[in-house]
Amino acid sequence: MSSESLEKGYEPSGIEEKWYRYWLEKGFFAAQDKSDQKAFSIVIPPPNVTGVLHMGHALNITIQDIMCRYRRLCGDNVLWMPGTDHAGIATQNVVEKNLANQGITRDQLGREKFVEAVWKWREESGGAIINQLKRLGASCDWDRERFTMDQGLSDAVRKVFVRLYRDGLIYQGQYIINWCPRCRTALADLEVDHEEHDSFLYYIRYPFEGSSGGKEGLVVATTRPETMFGDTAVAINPDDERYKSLTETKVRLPLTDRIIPVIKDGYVDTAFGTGALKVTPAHDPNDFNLGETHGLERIKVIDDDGIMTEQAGEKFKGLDRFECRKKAVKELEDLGLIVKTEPLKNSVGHCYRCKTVVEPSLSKQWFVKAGPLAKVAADAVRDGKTRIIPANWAKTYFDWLDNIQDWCISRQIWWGHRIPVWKCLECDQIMVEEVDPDKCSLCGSSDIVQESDVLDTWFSSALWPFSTMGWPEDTELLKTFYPTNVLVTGFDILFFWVARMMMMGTRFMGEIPFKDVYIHALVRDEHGKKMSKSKGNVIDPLKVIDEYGADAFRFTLAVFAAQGRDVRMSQERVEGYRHFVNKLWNAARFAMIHFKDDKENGDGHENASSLPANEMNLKCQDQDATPGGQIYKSDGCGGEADKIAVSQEPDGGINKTDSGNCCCSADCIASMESSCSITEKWILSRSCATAAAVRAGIENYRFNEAAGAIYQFIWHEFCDWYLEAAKPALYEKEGRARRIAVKTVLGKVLKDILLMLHPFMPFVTEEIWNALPMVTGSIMEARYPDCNITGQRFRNTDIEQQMSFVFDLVSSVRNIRGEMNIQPAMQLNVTFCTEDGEEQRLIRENSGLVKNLARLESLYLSETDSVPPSCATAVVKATTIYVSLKGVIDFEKEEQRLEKEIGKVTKELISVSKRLSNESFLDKAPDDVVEKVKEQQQMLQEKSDTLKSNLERIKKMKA
RNA sequence: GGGCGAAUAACUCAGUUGGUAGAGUGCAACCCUUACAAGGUUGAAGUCACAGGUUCGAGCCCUGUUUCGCCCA
Repeated sequence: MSSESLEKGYEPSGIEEKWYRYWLEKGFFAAQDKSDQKAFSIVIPPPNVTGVLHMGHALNITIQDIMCRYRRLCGDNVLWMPGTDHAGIATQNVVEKNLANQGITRDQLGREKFVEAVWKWREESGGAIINQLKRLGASCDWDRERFTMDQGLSDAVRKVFVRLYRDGLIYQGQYIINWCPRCRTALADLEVDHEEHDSFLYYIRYPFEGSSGGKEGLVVATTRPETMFGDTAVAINPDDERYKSLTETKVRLPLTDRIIPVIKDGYVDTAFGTGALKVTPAHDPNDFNLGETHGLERIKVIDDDGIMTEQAGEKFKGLDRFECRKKAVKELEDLGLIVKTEPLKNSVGHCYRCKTVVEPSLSKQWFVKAGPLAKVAADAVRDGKTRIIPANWAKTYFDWLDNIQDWCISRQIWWGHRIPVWKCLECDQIMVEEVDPDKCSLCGSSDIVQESDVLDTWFSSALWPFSTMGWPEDTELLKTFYPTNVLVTGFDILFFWVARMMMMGTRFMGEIPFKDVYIHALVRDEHGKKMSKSKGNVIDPLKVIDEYGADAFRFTLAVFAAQGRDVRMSQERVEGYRHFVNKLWNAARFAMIHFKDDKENGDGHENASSLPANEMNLKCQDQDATPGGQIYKSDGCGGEADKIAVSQEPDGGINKTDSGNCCCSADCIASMESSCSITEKWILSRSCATAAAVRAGIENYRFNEAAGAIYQFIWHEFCDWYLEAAKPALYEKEGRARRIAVKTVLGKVLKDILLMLHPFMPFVTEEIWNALPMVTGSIMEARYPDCNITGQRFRNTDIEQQMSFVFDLVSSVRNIRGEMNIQPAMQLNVTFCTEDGEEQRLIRENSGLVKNLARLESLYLSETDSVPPSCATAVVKATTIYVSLKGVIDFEKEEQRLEKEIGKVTKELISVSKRLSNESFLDKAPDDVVEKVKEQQQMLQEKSDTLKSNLERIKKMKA
């Protein structure tokens, strides 16, 4: 396949792989540790090593890639740091499951062998998601890929643990934590998902100590009767009227022989149940707190597997906790102690990894004292050191940090960073060390053991922005790229990860980890539902890429990534943007036909024309061997230096511009300005405006606006109007100078389009770029169209307004054609009447253009209102358009058309006039607004008058 | 229970200091016009959820209501 003749339809497969490989070979994604260029850095939110690419990743990666590619086009030294996290629980679960298939448990294997098995798994199938990110076109600096279990990152973890411990910010203690009986580990509060469940509220009578049956006692309400064996009190609110006269101080715990006290505490909610609360300090966090203040005993009745302990008594021990609930209720019913049962919706915690119902349980764990760290992290945002975008997420961030609970960081699993704490079995000395000790620091005994727990995965993820750059070493990379410019992530890990990175970054680097946090939307299905395997509404990004191409997919994500809104993804959307890719492709094909025309036409400048043709042939041949290989490396035409490569070319002194295949720089165009028509000036101006809009969109995280701007420009300005307008000149119907000028402008605008679009659609833009004869090298080496200094000189809003008048003339004629059902093949005769000198000039100068685009046989310009017979009419500004329809006019239809138009104008006119007759409007509204409305009124009035007189004329002719 | 957000054309969504509503898709009609039928031209279509308020003027600001979604407890 040669790029010389682009295929009729764009086929992404093959092309994407080709360019991705090429970029990697060329090292275009590599960051410089040290450079004079401006630095720009992002660390990737490390995907879970067990993960597979889903829509959330796709959006996240696409946004980051857009920013990184854009910054490279701006000439920045870009670091996009990739990697994965070791996902302790999830990974251990996966490997355990694999072992289970072979009939092996991890205990049979032993810790060391098991960890080896996990590493082996990670080598074989752990990095799958990394290759999937590459399919998207992610331009990460892959040579720097990191993993949270790497040596360097593990060193960082250990150092941080030891320092926090010595600073008194890490401690070990007996507290209620969330226990997953299936994973057999503690979980942090955040790792518990709460779900509404239909359950029952059981009202159970606890008889008074001295009572002999009957109805005496306190009735407690609970959703968890199985925990009653661990009750060590019943609590009531001292202000509760119902219990004001209560004299009993003890109750008998049913199904046991225990007597427990009645305590009073303002914590008890009088509105819930009966106002009497059973207190189970070992199995409920709030009860635990009550137990602390009242010095209650803690009795654990559910073990680490979710099975009832001996404490539950002979009848119940060994039962599963839910079985026990049923049995206990049955027994209580038999004893007549269940007063009533009512249905209740309550929120039940589940393990976020395996969905098992979490058991709040008393346990000895390691915690991070989060308060002091959280304050600094919150202040960094309050002080504006870090911006959260969109800003409303800052509130959520503050709410969490300001009410933060201590963070349980120990996990009873084997896969992860083992806690660097040792205990001497001789003297009980505790050692917390960066380097493994071999003997007790106190008594010198070598009988020491290391803590068996590992750290929460998020503990290591929290260090990601600096641990990946080499911390604790003081590396060049850190100096150049820390703090990073922006963190891009979904709000679902705002607490898990963002807040914790802020805590650790400020603590250990003394500086925030990122200047901006951009929180993007969640991707949902087309009906707004969260995608999940169980719902079966998951769309696989890889299948989407296979079917529509990565470019179309990425563009779709960008278009729908409006701030603060969820993205609803559906295949049809992607299909729509595949059409857009194809549109661009065909526009480029069209341009290519004209760029290479010289060779085939042999237009009398053999020497001149043979060079670019040869150049292209060489490039194309070469491309088959190594994609985008470069024969000529001329800096002049690379992009940034908008310079003409004239005298540098060894082509016998013949100016490349003469051939028509110059480098299409801004200077080239300036040199042939006299041959440019208003249409060329217009498209150059619009191209400038679009480049600025795309730049602003990307820099302000308004990716949908950037994508929208370029879509609109390419399709509806460049393709719909400019290419159509340029055709006569390109086919040399307006002379040679015109053809060369138009070709040059076409080349310049196409180049700029590719550059603006490249961050969104890297593959197709590179493919087209390499087919262009006027550039060398990769599009990744070029510079973004300069829209602030030299490039901006093409911006001309006067020209834009003039052109919009001309286009309106064309549209009006087309409208008449459409509404009157006149065949496209029929050539029309049109007269434009206007007394406005400027409008006359524009019509005169663009008569060829209008004739061509509106398909006119003849075009007349009349300075006075001379009405041709039998015609349909339209009004644009001060110009009346008469479309002669001698013999074919349908008076009825024309009458209806004019009436409809008059109706529209009248409606507007009424609203405008109403405002102008309102004195307080004239009085209080700003002058420029009033002036604008007045102008509007005048314009509408004139239009209305003209339309009405035309309607009268038609009515007369009809009669 | 606390917090956040959404409600705009048939559908999905834009709408950045308040100036009188836009796009894509879909729909209808016509057209294979020398890049593209994955296309072109034209057209129809909205009480901006509801009720108040501020203002000369509200899709936008304020208050309340309804419906839906999410987060936290």
